[in-house]
Amino acid sequence: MNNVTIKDIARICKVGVSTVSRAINNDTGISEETRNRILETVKKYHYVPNTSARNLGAAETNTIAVLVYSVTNIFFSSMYGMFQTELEKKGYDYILHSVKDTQDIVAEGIRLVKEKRLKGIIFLGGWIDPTKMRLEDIPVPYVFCTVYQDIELPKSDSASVGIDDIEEGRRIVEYLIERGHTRIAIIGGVEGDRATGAGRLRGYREALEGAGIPVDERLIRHMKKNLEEFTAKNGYAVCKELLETGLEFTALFCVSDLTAVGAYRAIYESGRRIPDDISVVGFDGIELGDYIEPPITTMHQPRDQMVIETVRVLTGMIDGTSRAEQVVLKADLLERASTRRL
Amino acid sequence: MNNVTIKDIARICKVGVSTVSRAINNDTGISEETRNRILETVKKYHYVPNTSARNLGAAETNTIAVLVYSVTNIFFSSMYGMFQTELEKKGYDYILHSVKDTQDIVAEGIRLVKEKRLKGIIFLGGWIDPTKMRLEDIPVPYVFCTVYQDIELPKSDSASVGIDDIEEGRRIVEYLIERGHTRIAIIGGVEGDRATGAGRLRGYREALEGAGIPVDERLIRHMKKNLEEFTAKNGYAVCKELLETGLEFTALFCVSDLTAVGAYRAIYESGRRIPDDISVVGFDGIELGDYIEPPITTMHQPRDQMVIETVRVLTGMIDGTSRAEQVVLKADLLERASTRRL
DNA sequence: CTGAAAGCGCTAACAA
DNA sequence: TTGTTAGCGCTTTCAG
Repeated sequence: MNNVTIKDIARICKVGVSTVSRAINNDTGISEETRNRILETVKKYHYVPNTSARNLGAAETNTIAVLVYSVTNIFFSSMYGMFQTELEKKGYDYILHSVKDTQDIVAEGIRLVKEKRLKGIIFLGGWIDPTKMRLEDIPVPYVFCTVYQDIELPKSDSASVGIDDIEEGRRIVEYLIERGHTRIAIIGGVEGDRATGAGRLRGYREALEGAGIPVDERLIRHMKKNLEEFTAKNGYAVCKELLETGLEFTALFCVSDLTAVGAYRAIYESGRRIPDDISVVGFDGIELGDYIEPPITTMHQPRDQMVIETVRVLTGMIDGTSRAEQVVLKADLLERASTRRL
Repeated sequence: MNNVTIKDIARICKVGVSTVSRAINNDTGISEETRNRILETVKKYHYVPNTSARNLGAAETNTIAVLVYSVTNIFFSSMYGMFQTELEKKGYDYILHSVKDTQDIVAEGIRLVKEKRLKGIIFLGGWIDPTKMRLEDIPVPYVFCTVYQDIELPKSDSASVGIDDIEEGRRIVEYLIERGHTRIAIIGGVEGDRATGAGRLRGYREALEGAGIPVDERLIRHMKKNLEEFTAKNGYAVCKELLETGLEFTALFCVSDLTAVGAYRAIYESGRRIPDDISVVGFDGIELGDYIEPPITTMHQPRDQMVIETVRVLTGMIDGTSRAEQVVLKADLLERASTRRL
């Protein structure tokens, strides 16, 4: 394959390379006629500009990267397509880059910026410790999307889009309380976690305290560290343990829907029924939740809107038309069949 | 951020740029001492080589792209992490690129090769028509992973890794037949589909014919074209229609597990029970299948091994140590609780 | 073992 | 409206 370059096109059209460059970049200052002639030749010879050269030549690229902690997580992966669509709609190149749990996602972002000359970064998922991570060293605009920022820490003024995990966690537990439940168990994130799961757990505590119900620490369970977080497998293992303790409870709050799917199984295996014996609520609102038996009552995160907002905020910052915003979206309580009134 | 470049490092270390280049690339022909000195400076100044420049300077890059049709599909997304791990293990850069249904995935691949100077391509999912798509124009080694090649068409000699959809589809239907089922319905891919779903459907026909059971065309249903393929939503809609026809059947074969999840719901809503009234089998073997109620009997595709084989074949071709292979892996029949003996 | 210098393909002044 | 040319940061001969 002898790659066609801009020079070849220039030679063929008998023009200078810069003219070709103008033509393919939709630049001004070029006659319609020349442009069309060049564009035709481009098509005819299947010419595709080389991105590397472009990035090198230009002072900056047009690339935005989405850095995600767990590529595999169904909640995030359902957002990739939308990010691509939204970003391309605004004329940006898009890179999806996954970061391992062991890596510092911010450091990785900084590295990528240098490596690929990114114009902006979207951090998807995970947890940020603004005191440890060198946020101020990120040399381009960035937005945290569904990233939990520890409320115990000084709040960074970084741009972010997401829901209020505490608030929404509280709401769904209040929903259970309103239906007469007082013995409510929870499967939260891994122990010591200060991320998303922690926020929802905090909401759980607040709801109970607000209703004057004593918090029974034994009903607070954490996902296993040796299993992937937020998976059905993890939810199953934790719920099984919980059931085996023999502790009484009438409702269970799983901080993610997939976790709840695992909990369902453990509950069934123990011979109990949902919602007759135990009411279960989830969190996230993944499509699947409507199909399991029984369909699960959950807090639905407005994923589409999150993507749109994230892209809007980021591109605004890149264009300089807006400053870092903190967008907090509302989640929707989806009432389905996994809970009952006591 | 004043980006540190190779020149800066060279100047600081009082060496030539090529020496720095050798140091960071682990090239031979450089003293240990100089290398260490340079590497330290690199670390100290947070120097990160610019990929674009690297790609331009070098005759070729070290990048392999994974092109996937439906980024969102849970079956594929569960493989991303593994691809990244395997590819990085062998020293390759990794790009995940999603292709819209409307795009010609092969054409997109060719474009990417020119644009990013790829060293190889992995096509993940979808369907290839070797007569229409310009496979021979792909200028780098490539492997089809879980890509179905229409058996009605002249077989391309492209490298591929996957299971035999016909064979495995046949096996799981034979499993049902062995258990006394003769009225077996199927939810296949969309109508006119010649991809994965078509292969499994073919296996279904073969199994019935092999057992001398007449094929009742009314029991063959196709996923809706207006809904995303292989989703619970689609499976639900199709199964619901099927049940409403009033046709008798004792078993149902869903060509993907997620589809089966939707079918479960439709079956429950109709007041029937699984497997008492209807036995259900799925396909793919996603983790979730073990957690739904009842756990689904399914054909498990060896995803991990597929990834490993795909990377092995591709890198072999790139190194020139091996030629295009067609690797056909066996699926595992996972017997669970969604079927019963008649 | 090391350095100088010529590109890689493109963009973006600067001239014409 | 166009062409010329100097880089962008790196790799890679080719000499030393």
